[in-house]
Amino acid sequence: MESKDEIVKTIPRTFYERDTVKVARDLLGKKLIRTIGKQTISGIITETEAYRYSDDPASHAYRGLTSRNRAMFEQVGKAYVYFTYGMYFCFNVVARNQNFAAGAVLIRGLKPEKGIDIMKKNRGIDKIANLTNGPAKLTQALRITKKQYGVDLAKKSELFLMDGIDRKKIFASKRIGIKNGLHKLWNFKISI
DNA sequence: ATGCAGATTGACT
DNA sequence: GTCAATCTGCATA
Repeated sequence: MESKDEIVKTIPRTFYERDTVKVARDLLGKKLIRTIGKQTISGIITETEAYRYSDDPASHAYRGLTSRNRAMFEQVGKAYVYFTYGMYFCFNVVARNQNFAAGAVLIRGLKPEKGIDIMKKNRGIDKIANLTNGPAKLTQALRITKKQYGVDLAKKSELFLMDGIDRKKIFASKRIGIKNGLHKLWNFKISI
């Protein structure tokens, strides 16, 4: 029997084969793990946003398949990373049920757990509260770039997800930084 | 302390 | 042409 710390249980593929909105809610409290060589960086997911398909004008997949959003149409449980604002990356988890051809959950916030010193270095700042409290901040802290496009998060690798903590209250609100589809309350948060 | 303008780049319509 | 997140610096009260 391995020691308890060595047992890493990832989240099964079936978890991601459900309505994108449901997966977004259920991703709250899960752990995101990033391994770079011997180093491990991890955090608890505290904020997510669901982006669906042709019913969702704010989604990258709204107008169909392109080379950028390709991952949203491919296997669930993989990473969709895109470049934004000329200097940042955003990290999404592909998730959808049979009714949709595409869908992904944007991870907007984490609570830092392991590797906080590495995150500080990656971000060039010292204040823990500002390390991963934004979609482009967390990709910087975990060094997620286009290189991680399509990485399988359901398998233990350089980047994956596993079960985390019990969630208390979940707050639903409008999604941030978009112009269309604002009536949908598909932004989910927890406070830890 | 709070808040707002400016800068930055690539994908898509 | 439009649209995305974050940091910085400068103004305000």
